[in-house]
Amino acid sequence: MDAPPGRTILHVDMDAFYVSVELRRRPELVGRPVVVGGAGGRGVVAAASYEARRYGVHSAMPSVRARRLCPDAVFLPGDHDLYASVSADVRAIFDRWSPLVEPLSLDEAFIDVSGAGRLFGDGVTIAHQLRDAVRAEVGLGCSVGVATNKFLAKLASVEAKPRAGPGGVTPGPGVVAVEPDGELGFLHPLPVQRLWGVGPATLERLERLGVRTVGDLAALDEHLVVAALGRGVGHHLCGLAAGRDDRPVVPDRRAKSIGHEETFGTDLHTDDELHREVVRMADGVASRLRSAGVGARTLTLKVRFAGFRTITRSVTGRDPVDTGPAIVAALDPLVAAVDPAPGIRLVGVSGSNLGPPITQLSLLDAPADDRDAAAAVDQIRDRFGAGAIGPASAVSGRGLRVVRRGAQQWGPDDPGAR
DNA sequence: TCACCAGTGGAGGGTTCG
DNA sequence: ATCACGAACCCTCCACTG
Repeated sequence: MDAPPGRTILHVDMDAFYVSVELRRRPELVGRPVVVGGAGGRGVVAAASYEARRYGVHSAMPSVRARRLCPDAVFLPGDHDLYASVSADVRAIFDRWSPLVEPLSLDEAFIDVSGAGRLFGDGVTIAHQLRDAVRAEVGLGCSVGVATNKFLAKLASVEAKPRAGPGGVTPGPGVVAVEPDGELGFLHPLPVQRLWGVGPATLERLERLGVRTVGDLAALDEHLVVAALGRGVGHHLCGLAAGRDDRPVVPDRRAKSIGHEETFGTDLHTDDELHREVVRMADGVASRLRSAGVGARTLTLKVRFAGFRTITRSVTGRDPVDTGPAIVAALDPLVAAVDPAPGIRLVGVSGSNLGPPITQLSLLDAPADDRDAAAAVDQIRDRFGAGAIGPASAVSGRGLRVVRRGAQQWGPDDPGAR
């Protein structure tokens, strides 16, 4: 059998993306430790500049700790809309080299350039062109990994990144390629946690098998790994350890679920409070479903109790729904079965099993009034912002101010996260 | 009618990643 | 012993269908 013709995959990772976007409009902060997110008391760090990383600050760190590690850092609130729009600009640049662009998040993407060689040169050449274009046109730095598959390309881009140590910030090479004949030499010395899908739980199980490096894993019999980790994960990981990864680059991935969840500053204890929060989140989810032009057949209620025990309860209906009242109606029996007495610290609502929303048939489940009202709500939000209108039960006591927190990004009490 | 099998889809819990 | 939120995926169990 002939080996399949090799692919050329790029993984592009923007350098300290959120922070770098902020520095574009706050150039006076360049060179200083800057942290985005965690401006409130209980938030977490969304991004840290390399100067801040020198002090050990990193993303997902509670902002309290970040402040202790680096008291001089400038903390900025996040501006998700701005990052999304810059991300779209960057994406438009990628599109020039290949139609096969798969964004992983706002600041990362895979690009399959296997078919672009004729036009633009080999992977490393394209990687440099692309980096230069992003730098010149958007004013941001990025690091690029080049390899024959997604997984190796992603590992390579990490090697391409700038490094922040106690001594200072050293620029990275910017582009790192893993050559086909050097794949295992690159891969096998790495700690096994670097494999995609190895988190704390899986690491624990692998360590019990005596596995510490990717090479250790590659030396094991796949049956043994499958017995320890399950069929899907075991097979997947053994493939990766051998440098195999056939996953295609898929442009235009469609969301499979849309949801909101929120941890409260103080726990809920009554049915009333619980119901009110469910209504509020159902409304937010419905709004997003409509703007995505889909409805959800499956609705899931998530509740985390004070003791951290978390439950999910779901129902699947016949037709996809996309209005707040329809979601609340579906969830109602599930909500009624939850006892809030022990204290509830988090409530979440999400919709999955997405499909085209029912519009004509909706007369059965959602009165036409519902849909008219929902459309009006969408228009008001378009014009005046997400907080301009919400369900009456989410209105807080005096002053009729709508408390709509479903849109926050980086934790409770984070005023910057809108 | 029974036993078995494969496939599908729902439900609930868990893990991982960014 | 926790640290938020949003999403994808996985595993297991179970019911139904043919």
